[in-house]
Amino acid sequence: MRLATWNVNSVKARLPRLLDWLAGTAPDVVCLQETKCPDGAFPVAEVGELGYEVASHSDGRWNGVAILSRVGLTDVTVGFPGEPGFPQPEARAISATCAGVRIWSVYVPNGRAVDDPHYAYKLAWFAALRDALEPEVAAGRPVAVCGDFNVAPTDADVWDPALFATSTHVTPAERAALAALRDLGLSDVVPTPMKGPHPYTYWDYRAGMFHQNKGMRIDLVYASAPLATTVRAAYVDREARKGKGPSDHAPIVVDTDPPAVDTP
DNA sequence: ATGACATGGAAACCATGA
Repeated sequence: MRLATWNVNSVKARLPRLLDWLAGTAPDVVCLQETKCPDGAFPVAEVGELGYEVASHSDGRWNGVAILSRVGLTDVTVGFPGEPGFPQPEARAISATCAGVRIWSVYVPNGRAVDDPHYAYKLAWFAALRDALEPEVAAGRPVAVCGDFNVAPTDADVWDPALFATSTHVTPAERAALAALRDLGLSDVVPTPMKGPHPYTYWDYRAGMFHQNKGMRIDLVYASAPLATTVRAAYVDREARKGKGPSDHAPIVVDTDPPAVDTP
């Protein structure tokens, strides 16, 4: 199975690039974030022509997550039990079963600033996600939690840790939230950077940050043991961040061989 | 660097992003 995750920063604005990328990369399952796509406006027909089914969860103007699959897409769940809101739950999580793997596409709240209510929301959201994942992982299922986690796991995942010393994305509490997910039995599938030493997945649009490779690794793939043990390769597709009109995030592509499932 | 871009919806600016 070729599994990918990509914060596209508007599926509508990115559609030509998304379609080219799907055709060239040929992933079996794709988790998208920040689709920013109103309900009913997802380009289902366009990706359908490439053989993908779609499950999407929309918010209107902000957020938005989706799963594309060409290997089956069943048992779709939007959000999760106990999901916190701001104040109402937002379109930040969707899960489905694809070829026997439980796939999650998540867009973790940004947090904005450490003293902002949005930061407490972020931590609460992480805690509720952990509780929702616990039974699936404990049951020994192949699970992949993919998306924009809005946390850099280590200082090596930030181009200049000193600049972020008082910011979100690097605080001990946010990193502890990631650790709590790993403690369930999820492994961080660290991708190959393809260029430079750091597998960054996000570069600010401004000030030539991508050109200077001043980025962050905040998009992650967390895999349960039955899946993680079969990972053959993973990479950051930084080519997709180049050129005119890119997202500010690059996709992560993971090649894995999940356990075979009995087909009914 | 309290900036820089980019997006969508509303309105010819603003909230949001990280």
